[in-house]
Amino acid sequence: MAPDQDSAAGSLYRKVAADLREAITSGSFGDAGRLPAEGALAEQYGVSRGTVRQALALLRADGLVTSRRGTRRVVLGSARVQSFSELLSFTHWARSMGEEPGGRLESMVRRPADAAEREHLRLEPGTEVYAMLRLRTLSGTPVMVERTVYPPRVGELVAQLPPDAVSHTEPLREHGILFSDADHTIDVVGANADDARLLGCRRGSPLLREKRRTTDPTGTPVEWSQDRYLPGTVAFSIHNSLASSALSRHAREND
Amino acid sequence: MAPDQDSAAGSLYRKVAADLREAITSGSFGDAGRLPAEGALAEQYGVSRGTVRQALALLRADGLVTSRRGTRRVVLGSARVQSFSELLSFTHWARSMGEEPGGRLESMVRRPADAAEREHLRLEPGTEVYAMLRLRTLSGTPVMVERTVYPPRVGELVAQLPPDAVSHTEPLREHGILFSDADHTIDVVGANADDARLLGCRRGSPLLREKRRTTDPTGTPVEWSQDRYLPGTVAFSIHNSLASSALSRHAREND
DNA sequence: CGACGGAAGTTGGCTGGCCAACTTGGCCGC
DNA sequence: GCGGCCAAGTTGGCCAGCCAACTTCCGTCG
Repeated sequence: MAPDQDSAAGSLYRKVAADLREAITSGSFGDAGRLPAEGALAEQYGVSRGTVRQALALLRADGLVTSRRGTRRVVLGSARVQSFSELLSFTHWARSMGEEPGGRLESMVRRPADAAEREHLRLEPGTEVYAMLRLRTLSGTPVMVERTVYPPRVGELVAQLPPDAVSHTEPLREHGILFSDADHTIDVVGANADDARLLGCRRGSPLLREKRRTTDPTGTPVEWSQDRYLPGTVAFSIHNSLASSALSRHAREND
Repeated sequence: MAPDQDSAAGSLYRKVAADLREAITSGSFGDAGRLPAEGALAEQYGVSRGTVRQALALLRADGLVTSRRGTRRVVLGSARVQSFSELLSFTHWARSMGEEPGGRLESMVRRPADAAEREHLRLEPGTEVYAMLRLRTLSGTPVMVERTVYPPRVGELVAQLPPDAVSHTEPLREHGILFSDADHTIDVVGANADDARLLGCRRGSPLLREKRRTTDPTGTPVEWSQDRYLPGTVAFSIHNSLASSALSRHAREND
């Protein structure tokens, strides 16, 4: 597989960003070293300074470099996984770690949406949804219980997939369902009877919960999911900075 | 207090962004409505299209609007708290929710840094650090145990603060210690004896843990902290998109 | 020897312009 | 009536240039 599928695709500034990312990760500028000036990079890559700045904005958002007026940029950390697709797709994430992802479909039913689901998926009263319950494994060991609710248009496609399909997002993409934006909420919850049975833990034992709503490029919700992870298997990591940030901490709301 | 302290400060594109954010939140464009074209906004605000694009990039990163070539931007959600300072400062966050933040200093000691601390704070072997243990409350009720390790330069200042000081980040800012970038890792951990005693829960009961390393604009670490929250008091929420993102999920590493 | 000041270097911000890629809607032909 | 084609509208991307704000460093002066 091409490793640059996402990173160096298409635009010039992405190519420059991918190249700089590589250079930083391989330590070309030292650990806390300074990057060349924007002008120098522009000349080096044969692009305008604006393009270099677009590339550097990507690296800054990923927390690879600092940026402040008056000084060269400084290398902050190195190597961050490409995040969006890995956050959306358990399969993609697992493979990027060299693990073998698996999934066992527990149930898939079509039923009327409740109030909360209508709210999250922005559906009219009376609309039906497809509710899925799935156990996800990493190289054979159970790590997560996934409860996903799909609107009709998406659910119909998912329901037709073979029950042992590992990835759902990949086939969906081929049917024109695009995942573009997602909101995630992370907290702790106790295992209920189903969780305990599937994950092999005790009822009430703590699980890391991720609630997620995904929309397509037009803003239409395509997925509303609740994933519950066994502690010790995963953690979530975020970088934020004064310049840009995509994270917020907030009081718990009602489910 | 000026509510636009961060949002509309200084640059033109931030003012435009703040204005658009306000318009979106107040529903001027409808719930899933479409924004005016970039050109129209540029004319309306009397700025160039590039400046409008900078403003819209902020909104896109916050998940307020989509953006895709060929169509007008679409309103996604509305109203997201300003995230960076609220994520760094418990005090700031609490106040933005209308709660009264409190803190009780349990201990503050100066001691040699262990290997992990030297790694996180990028210190030379033999350097001493200031280790703090603090119970944080929201309107009187305990919600979080904070364990923070400071490098000497910062710790000396913190140690001089009165023990009942609610906010530490604000006085630090006045002494020239600037918080600029932070890496966060979120997972679940069981309460140890200290946690249980301070938070009033049982030993081993699940806590939401946030590990955080903060650096100043030069990339020098200024803080390494482990916060443990009682479940049900907080959750972390993140937005990410294909266009830009600051989040990644990864396998748990050793502490 | 230390403090102050200024010059050079660097990033932030903004403008104006151009073309390409893509979406949408309407028109036209079948 | 239906489907396909085309044009207008819109965002993505790139360039060249200019000035302001800020940092750093060095030389000078006390």
